[in-house]
Amino acid sequence: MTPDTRLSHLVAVLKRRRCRLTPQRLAILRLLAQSVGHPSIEEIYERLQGEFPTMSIATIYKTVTLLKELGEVLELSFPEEGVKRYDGAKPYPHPHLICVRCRRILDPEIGSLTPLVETAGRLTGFRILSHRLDLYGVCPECQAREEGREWQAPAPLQQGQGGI
Amino acid sequence: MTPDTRLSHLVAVLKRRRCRLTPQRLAILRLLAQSVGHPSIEEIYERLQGEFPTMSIATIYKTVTLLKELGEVLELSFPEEGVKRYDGAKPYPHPHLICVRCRRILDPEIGSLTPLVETAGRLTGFRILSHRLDLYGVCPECQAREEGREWQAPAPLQQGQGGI
DNA sequence: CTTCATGCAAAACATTTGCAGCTGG
DNA sequence: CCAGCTGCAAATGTTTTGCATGAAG
Repeated sequence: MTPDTRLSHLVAVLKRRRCRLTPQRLAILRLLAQSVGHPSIEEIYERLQGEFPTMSIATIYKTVTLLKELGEVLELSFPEEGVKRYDGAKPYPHPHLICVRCRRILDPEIGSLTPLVETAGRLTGFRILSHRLDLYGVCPECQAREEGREWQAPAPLQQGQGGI
Repeated sequence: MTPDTRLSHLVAVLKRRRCRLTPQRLAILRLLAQSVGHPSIEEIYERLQGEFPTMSIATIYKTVTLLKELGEVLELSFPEEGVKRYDGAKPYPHPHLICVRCRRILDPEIGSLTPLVETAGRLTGFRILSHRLDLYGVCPECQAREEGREWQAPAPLQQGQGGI
């Protein structure tokens, strides 16, 4: 699903709920529909400063909370940095890969967790509703950078984002 | 590993580091060595009010932070309740099963995540260091309670903790 | 026009920090 | 003794809330 399609969907959802589409809201939706880097409230605020210099951070909190309640945004808390990050592109549970050095967040294409989750449900009698899997590590770029310090001649940076 | 063994280990770790074993600290260690229900700071504070009515909550924060830095306590943030919970019994990454109704936390005995984690590492080039898997659902007891509301005659509560 | 969103400021909240005094070893 | 811990209070940083103004529909 492209960011544009996703944006249209978010707009449609708000319209159906008879929520107002103010310019501020639309801009927030646009950022969340892409969710590049899984932005925090603060980051959304900063990225929109140019377009809306007077916008209050409370407005962003309120819009994000609204979308969260509608199930259209995934909230990811990162206590290490004391912030919550948001994914409006894929609002359903999916694994995240977090670089502990540069704090980049990737969506790795690993197999479904469904079998694992079903097993856990059977064993414990729980009715499983949701899940969260975070993998913490060092991304290829940061690994190269660290090796560079020790060895002086680092391996060339890999292209792309390290995904396949 | 029994709670007593775990407590001895924690005491030994602090001694090795030449940290002082005050009565307050020992009491905190005792609670964390069991970590029944994965207590929050506030819960540790309340449970120790009887024994140490004048103890400051800052003392608990400081001791828990110390143990966290020594790798002897696992910190689990739960933004939904706005608290962090602690596991001093199993300070290494392991899956958690959280009841969204009664907030109980269990350690399900599901298979290792290692293959999954290794796959993700290979596919993305990340050096994986750690992970966190939380499964959210409704525990057997809360399921029975909910059915009871609709049907009037609930199935008998299951014994044990729902685990196997 | 009416309702709802905005923006500001104050409040709420968990957590951290500074520091004087106490105490474990 | 005296380094390091305790307890209190103040500070911090994020998130929430109340309310008057303003704009969407």
